[in-house]
Amino acid sequence: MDIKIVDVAKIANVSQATVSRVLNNNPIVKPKTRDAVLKVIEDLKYVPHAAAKNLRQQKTMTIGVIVSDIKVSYNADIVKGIQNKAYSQKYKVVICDTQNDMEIEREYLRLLTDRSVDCLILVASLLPEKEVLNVAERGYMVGLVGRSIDHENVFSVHTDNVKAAKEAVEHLIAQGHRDIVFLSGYANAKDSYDRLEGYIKALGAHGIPFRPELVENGNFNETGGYAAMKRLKGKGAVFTAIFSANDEMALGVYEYCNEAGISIPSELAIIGVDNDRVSKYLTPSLSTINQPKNDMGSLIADKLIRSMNGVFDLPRVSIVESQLIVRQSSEFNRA
Amino acid sequence: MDIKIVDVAKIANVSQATVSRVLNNNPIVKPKTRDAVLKVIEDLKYVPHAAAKNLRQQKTMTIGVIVSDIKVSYNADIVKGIQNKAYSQKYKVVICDTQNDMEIEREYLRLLTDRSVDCLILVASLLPEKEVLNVAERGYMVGLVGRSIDHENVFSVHTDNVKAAKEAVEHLIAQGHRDIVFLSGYANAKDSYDRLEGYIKALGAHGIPFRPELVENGNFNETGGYAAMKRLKGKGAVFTAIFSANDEMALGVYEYCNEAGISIPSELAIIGVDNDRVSKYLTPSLSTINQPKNDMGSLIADKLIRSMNGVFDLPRVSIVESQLIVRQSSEFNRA
DNA sequence: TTGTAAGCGTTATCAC
DNA sequence: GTGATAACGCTTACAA
Repeated sequence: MDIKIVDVAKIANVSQATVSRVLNNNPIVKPKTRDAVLKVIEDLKYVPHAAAKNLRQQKTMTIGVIVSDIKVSYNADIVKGIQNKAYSQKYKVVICDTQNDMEIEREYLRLLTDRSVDCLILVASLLPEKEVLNVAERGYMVGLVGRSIDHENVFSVHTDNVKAAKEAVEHLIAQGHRDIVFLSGYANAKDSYDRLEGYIKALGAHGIPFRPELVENGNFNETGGYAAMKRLKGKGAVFTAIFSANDEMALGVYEYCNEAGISIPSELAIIGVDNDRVSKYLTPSLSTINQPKNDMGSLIADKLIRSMNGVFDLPRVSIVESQLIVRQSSEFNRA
Repeated sequence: MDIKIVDVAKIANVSQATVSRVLNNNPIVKPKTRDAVLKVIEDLKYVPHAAAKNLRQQKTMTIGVIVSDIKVSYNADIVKGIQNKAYSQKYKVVICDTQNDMEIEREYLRLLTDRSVDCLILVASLLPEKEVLNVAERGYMVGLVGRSIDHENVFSVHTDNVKAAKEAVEHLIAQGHRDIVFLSGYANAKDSYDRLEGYIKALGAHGIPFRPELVENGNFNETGGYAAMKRLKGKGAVFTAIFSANDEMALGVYEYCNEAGISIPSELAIIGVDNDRVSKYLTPSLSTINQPKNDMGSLIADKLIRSMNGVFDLPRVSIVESQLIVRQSSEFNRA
């Protein structure tokens, strides 16, 4: 510790400049001096001081990631994708977990915009568009996963939620279902809203009238799914299938059915979204919609890195393909 | 962007020093000037430059966390505990996911020891003791979760794996089992080894001879558990229960049993370790040993932060209590 | 109570 | 090819 470039320079009998050149692989330095310097660096276990370097170069080679909940496997996969790409390009990653609290998200955003990161990625962000734009306006490149905002400094990647939802609901319809519940997430979540749209489109395409009483909110979490189920039954709703806007809520439905003695899929079919890690381990295994999470993470990181390095013709928005995974929970043909 | 302390100073008609004092809540500055400066800071949306501050103060208020796999819910919970404590103390957290690759772990360790973090936490580290000591020797405070090393700069937190394993195996014995398999993790993992010791102790305490042929390695992962099961059956081993050194391997056992038509728990009882998120959703639900993961994370972060702030009488090693969770997979009394 | 100026450890621009 | 030195933006003695 505490050994710096000047120490190396002295011992190696060269100037600081030369040591710096060696450190940065500047080909101009003579192989012989280079080796000598490297030897001293090795001996002294010298490591350049990050802050000094950052200050001088006005960059940190760090990407800040703000994520709603790293425990949700969907988010974890995206973060992994980001990390893989980042590390392969010599970038570090700072992760902030907001625990689904918008106030905390706001605080982290403030914390990270002190130039301690070169750019930002928001995964499943809850922040109002205005605040995100604010950051972009201040000069930060921002990456968005799962939503999109139009600004020259903002990139985004998401799937076509309308299309995916439509496909899922049509799968249920193909199994003979006509009374299908839609379990929605947060009211202000764009993806939940899009999935609702897909649901409605699927019904329409098959001449099934949309019945608002079959839409319930489950807040994207397990207890919310359970409660929604309870409300549905409480008001005497009749239905044979559920399209849940994510897998978490489906867990609550499973629990309810377990307690109420409702058999899945013979009495109630269900399909979720996200392909959460647990879904394939459930009994019956849960049908779901998979998104290429890793690719999405690595794609957004790649765009940001490229754009920071002067590439300017990148598309602002990327829409990737999701994929329906049919498992046991929706495999029961009523026809 | 690009607005700095001198700009604020000029507009507020004070010196840089005064602005700095305001920023750092130095009570010596007169309330009136303070307010004036704050106003300008607000107007200009000035944010101090992290690297400059870090360089000057020789610290970054950042904790580096190196974790074997953030997707494993055990690790994610620990990281959450670290983050909560860290953020409450104004520290940031950098997370590096090594994907269980020792080479990558080594690389991240190198990457983080450029003073871009103030201290380091290794979660489920695979690195040889020597390399960890190396870092501690260079002056870094190191926190270890799940293992421990003796050095004045190293703190650690883990559970008493021997005791917990013994308790789990005794639970199986109490259900009437005598032919109990032990599924081990990596050969060099201290916790796996300790769990083996607890297993042996439990057998001994109940007069059951230890039979090496009932110990199989499953490498701490799902496919390893499946393969181990296959090997056991292949060599004609007879057993009625399994103690798996983690829940992941138990998943592989479930899969094998499912294919082979072996009923859990009536034909084969099983108990794991970690209380992975999926374990309670399995059918039958998996008995396991829970560790206070959040607390462990926050405890280790707390120790490091305290010790960096000059507290010196902290215990180097903390052992926390784990807890047996009996679920369906081990609830079948053979007696 | 406020201002002046040195210094944190690099890198980059000049000379040589 | 190499060396001297200014500059990055902040904090903190020390002066005033």
